[in-house]
Amino acid sequence: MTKGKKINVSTEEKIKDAARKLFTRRGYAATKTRDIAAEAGINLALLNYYFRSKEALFAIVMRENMQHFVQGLSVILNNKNTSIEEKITQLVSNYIDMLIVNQDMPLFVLTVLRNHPEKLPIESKLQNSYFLKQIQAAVKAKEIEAVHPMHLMLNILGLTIFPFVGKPIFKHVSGMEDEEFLKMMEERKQLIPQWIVLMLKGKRAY
Amino acid sequence: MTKGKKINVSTEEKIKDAARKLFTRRGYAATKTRDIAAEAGINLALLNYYFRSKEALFAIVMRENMQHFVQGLSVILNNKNTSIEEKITQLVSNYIDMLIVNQDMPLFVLTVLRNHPEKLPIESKLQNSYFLKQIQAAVKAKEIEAVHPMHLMLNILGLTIFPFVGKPIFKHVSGMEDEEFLKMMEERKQLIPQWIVLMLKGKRAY
DNA sequence: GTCTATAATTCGATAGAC
DNA sequence: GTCTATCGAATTATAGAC
Repeated sequence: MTKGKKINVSTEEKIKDAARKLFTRRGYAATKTRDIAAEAGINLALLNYYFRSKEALFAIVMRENMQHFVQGLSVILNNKNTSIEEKITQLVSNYIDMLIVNQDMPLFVLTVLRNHPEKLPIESKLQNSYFLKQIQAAVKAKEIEAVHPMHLMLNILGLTIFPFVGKPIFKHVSGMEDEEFLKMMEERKQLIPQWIVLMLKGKRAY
Repeated sequence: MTKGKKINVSTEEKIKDAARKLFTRRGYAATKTRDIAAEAGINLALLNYYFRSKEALFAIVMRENMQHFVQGLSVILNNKNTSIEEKITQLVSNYIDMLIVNQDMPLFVLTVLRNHPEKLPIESKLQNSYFLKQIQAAVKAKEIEAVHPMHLMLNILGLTIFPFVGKPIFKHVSGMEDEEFLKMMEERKQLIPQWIVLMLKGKRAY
């Protein structure tokens, strides 16, 4: 059993892999069950034999993608043994690693959530997170600028996620190749936490 | 002729408005010509009478959205009479104003560009922009940190655009209402340029 | 210009043979 | 389990009356 190519993948798995790839890249309506079958190298009837319907198959792919999207978020933000800066570093690093592997995922997730925000599988709201308490305490102690925590989250996620959803634009206007893009994303694992800290220190930076 | 509601809009315009709204919100495949006709308050046959096909109508909407997306970019970035900071401030302010009015547009544009990057109507690449020359000069003069200009563009656009594509998430995890969201976006017109300047000043901030 | 009716095609799903 | 063949609904587009 070699590590590389999967050998002897079950038909069910082949269909799910094909569905994940196409649904994630093109969305629900633009993906035809015939395309999924062709991509999986099987017949259309078999898709319904295993998954009953297009909708059921989509639900599986969606749940997986949503899970990926929020995975770790809650754990990292509620860890009582890490500082604000450590949380930010972990968050950014984890996300970038995951986004490199699942480049089409964020646009899929954002598109689904636009019309169905309730699909976001988030239990503990940001409101109750330990991270928020740490921020509020640091503001009170005047260690950081008083910024709306939502600005902070928007900044962390924006700096981290946007390059992946905007990648086609940047390849187009910069002529960048995939290799260089990856190198930049690796750099951002270090840079984004530094930038965020600068923002938090705020005016004292001058 | 009052300023507010359009009175006596031509049928052609009514169809185009309906198409813009639905295509931008749901994408090409998920939008049915019947829905557009219903939204426009006309019959399905009329849609084809005016626009020949769904694809032709979509092409018009897409071109408009793309135009909005890049509008001003080139003009602002190549203005020889404004500083780096002024360019950033203008860029952010213009974009946020536009995004507030066209909240569904960025996700539409990003989705289209993922599969068709060549649809981006950009003439002068970032490579040749006066903005880039200003950055390079400032780096040489040690006025700012040596950062890859692409990081800078990713940061400006990420901080500006991401809140709008991630809005459903943030409404969901924060319980925020539209009014407060708008207030925060107005704040960001001022905050983002400040943050970007802090990033550019870099380590000297400590 | 606008409508009703319908043709032509695509698509999701199932029946039934092997 | 897997396939071929096909049904039925949905969807784009057009013909033709007014």
